[in-house]
Amino acid sequence: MDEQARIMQALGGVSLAGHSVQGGMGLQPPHGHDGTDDGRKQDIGDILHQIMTITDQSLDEAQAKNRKHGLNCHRMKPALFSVLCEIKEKTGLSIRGSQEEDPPDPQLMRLDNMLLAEGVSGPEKGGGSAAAAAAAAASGGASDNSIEHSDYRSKLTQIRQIYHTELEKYEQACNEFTTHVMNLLREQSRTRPISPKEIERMVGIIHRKFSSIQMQLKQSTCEAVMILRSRFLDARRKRRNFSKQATEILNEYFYSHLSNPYPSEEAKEELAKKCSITVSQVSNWFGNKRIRYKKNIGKFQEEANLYAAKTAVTAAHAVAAAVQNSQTNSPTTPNSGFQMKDEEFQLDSAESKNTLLTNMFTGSSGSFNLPNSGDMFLSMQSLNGDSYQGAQVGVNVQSQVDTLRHVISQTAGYSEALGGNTMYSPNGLNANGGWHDAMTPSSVISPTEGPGSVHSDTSN
DNA sequence: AGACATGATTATAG
DNA sequence: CTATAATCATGTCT
Repeated sequence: MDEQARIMQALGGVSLAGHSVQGGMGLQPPHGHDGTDDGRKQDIGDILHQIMTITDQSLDEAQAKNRKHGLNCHRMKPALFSVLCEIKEKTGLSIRGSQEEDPPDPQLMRLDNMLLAEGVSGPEKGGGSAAAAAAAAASGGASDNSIEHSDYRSKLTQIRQIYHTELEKYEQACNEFTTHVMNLLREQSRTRPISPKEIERMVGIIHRKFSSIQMQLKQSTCEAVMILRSRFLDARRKRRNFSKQATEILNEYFYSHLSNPYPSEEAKEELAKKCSITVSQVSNWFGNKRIRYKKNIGKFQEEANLYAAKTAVTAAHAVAAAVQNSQTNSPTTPNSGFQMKDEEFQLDSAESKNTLLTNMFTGSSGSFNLPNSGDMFLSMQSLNGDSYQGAQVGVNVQSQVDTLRHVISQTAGYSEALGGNTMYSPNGLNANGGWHDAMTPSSVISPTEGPGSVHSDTSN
């Protein structure tokens, strides 16, 4: 009982000094209490009173210092302190159950990662342009300096600025508060037992509180970025058609490499430069073109012819010369690779009656279903020019062999789509599929390929 | 307004 | 990674 009383008293004192007022006698004016007072009790009462007045007053007051000093020098102080220590030891459950290192919150990690990825929390990138570029690259590499782009950039910068200022503010506040609390605790440790561990723990609690606030900040920043990003993506989706010139260049390349329309990286770069679009746009374009061409070859016939002619005109002489050379030199032309391809196409086209060429073929019937393209090719050449001119190739083509070759390949390619059999038979597929499979450097290559050529890929 | 053209994105496969 | 195929969303033409 006696002990209990002492504890109560002690606790009351501590509470008053440190935090809230509690305990039975704490609030009572010491002097209102008389009766059974012995000297000790009065002393304690005095101390308590002093403590109370301290808590009631601002600590800044110079007076407070004196009082504290007085308190510390009080003759009862060491005794009280040791009692407090003792009690603390006995009741030492306060520190229990504090899992100091809670594992990093996965959600927080995610937020951090995202902020980092978006260039919000990472190192400041000069002017934000790098960040924007990174964002653009990440999202597909649209490097066009469109309005949306700069808009995105500025908004992102804005977000980043806000984020950083807020973060700094929080950090500062956290530090200030932490030091304040630590000072307070240290100060109090003179009056009551406070282990460094407790201080540490307190700091930990403070940090946790602040980090939860930070998390909110991060979360809202993430949201802002997400919104911005989605808006940007939407904007990006607002496509613009390429310029006519660009389309022309791309088409030219496509049709002049019809048998293997897979521009190398270098070629893509070159095309991109020529068209003032990005490499990925070039890739997109070719991807779309290939699939759409393959899907409906008929639709592209005209276009194909047109470009074939065009290319042919430009490359005609050189090609003609080359072809002639090769012919004269060796009957087994070096072009066989290409021939093979075309021939495959021819097979499909056999049914097509749409083009003059096909007619020609059909006329000569069996001649082209042979594997031996070389022959076919030769015969075609001889047939060439005249009969061909007025043909469906609406363009006034004066081209020679070349054009013919182009047209052959083209016709071959899409004829089946037009023909009676709308779909391209497996055969056709194979032929086209040949695109990819047949990638043989045979290079295929279409007609123009040889000499004229854009096919700078390998060479370059 | 509707159909078609076209650049971009997504899902999937090798 | 690249390629294809399907699909989306917009641009453009009628």
